[in-house]
Amino acid sequence: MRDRSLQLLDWYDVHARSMPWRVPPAERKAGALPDPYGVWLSEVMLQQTTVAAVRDYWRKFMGIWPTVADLAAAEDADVMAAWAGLGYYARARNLLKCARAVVADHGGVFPSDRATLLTLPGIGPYTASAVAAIAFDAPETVLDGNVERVMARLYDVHTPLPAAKPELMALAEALTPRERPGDYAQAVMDLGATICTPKSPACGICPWRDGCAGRIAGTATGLPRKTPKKAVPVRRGIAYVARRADGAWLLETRADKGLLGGMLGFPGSDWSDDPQPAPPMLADWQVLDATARHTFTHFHLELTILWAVVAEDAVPERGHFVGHDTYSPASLPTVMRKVHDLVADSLPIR
DNA sequence: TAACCGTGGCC
DNA sequence: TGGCCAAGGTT
Repeated sequence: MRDRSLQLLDWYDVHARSMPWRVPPAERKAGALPDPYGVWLSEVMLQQTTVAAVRDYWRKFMGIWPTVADLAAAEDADVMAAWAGLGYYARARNLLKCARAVVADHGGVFPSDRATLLTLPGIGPYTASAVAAIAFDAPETVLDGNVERVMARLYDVHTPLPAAKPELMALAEALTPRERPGDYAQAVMDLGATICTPKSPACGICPWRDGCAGRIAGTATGLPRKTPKKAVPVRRGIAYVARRADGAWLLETRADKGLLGGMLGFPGSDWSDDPQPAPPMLADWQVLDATARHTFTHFHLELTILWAVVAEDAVPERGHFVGHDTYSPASLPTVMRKVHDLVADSLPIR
């Protein structure tokens, strides 16, 4: 078993992917470790999110808030705006909570042990192990989607996810070496991301091909098995886009919890089978001849757009006007940016 | 425990 | 083109 993990480390020494938050294996072997703050930030951003999508966001955040103390001192709205487009916005809210907890409860120094990391907001079983292993070289085992797939194939596990998680975790733990656990964690995930991929695994060039039970049995490509998901329903809603005569846009900060929590958006109705109109102010609302469509994790949304131009002294019942000079569609979640894009060209105001 | 929670790329 | 998928956490 030990030999098998060392084989993977040899492979990683040659094939490690380069990432801005990562310290290459040659430097880690010489004793260098990455900044725990940067590792934690990358791991939170990478939750259910591709490396390609994270790269630029990570650089942006590290540029604006280079230390955990800087992030802890940031304005909530600035962090939410910077996170806009990356999705799963509870991560951004928990990111701030976590940064402030590290400053308030841990002297601004990231804890190095898994158990303490687990007590922090937004850090669950995977992220706690990942930060401990990658930032501190602690002998922890990471179990993410990559590792689940690699283990299911390596040991030909047919139990469907998520029921198979404890079994896959036990297999992954048994394989974790005492030497270079941080590199090993990154190596298994790199293997899953580049060789042992979901659809067409490149078994021919896999460092673990010889002992892979799934490859030998011919079952690898179909693993891991997963319990079927249920179909996603369609919900509908109404979005109201009000422009003031001076060009200002009517926006609303959404409630802190739930879908798009804490994000900026256009006021609107509920999203349901039968949405009830809920205009944010009295105005001559016009129906836009275009529907905004967007798919969330668990439902499709079709948004009818109503727009209006209102006087400069108009006072909304909900939301607040944002001046044309400070308004930035990039700071909106994607569904709201779609609404913006559809309506922007049609309005009689620039 | 299972539902909730985004987005963009891929085939 | 639409379902699948990605370095999951919270409730």
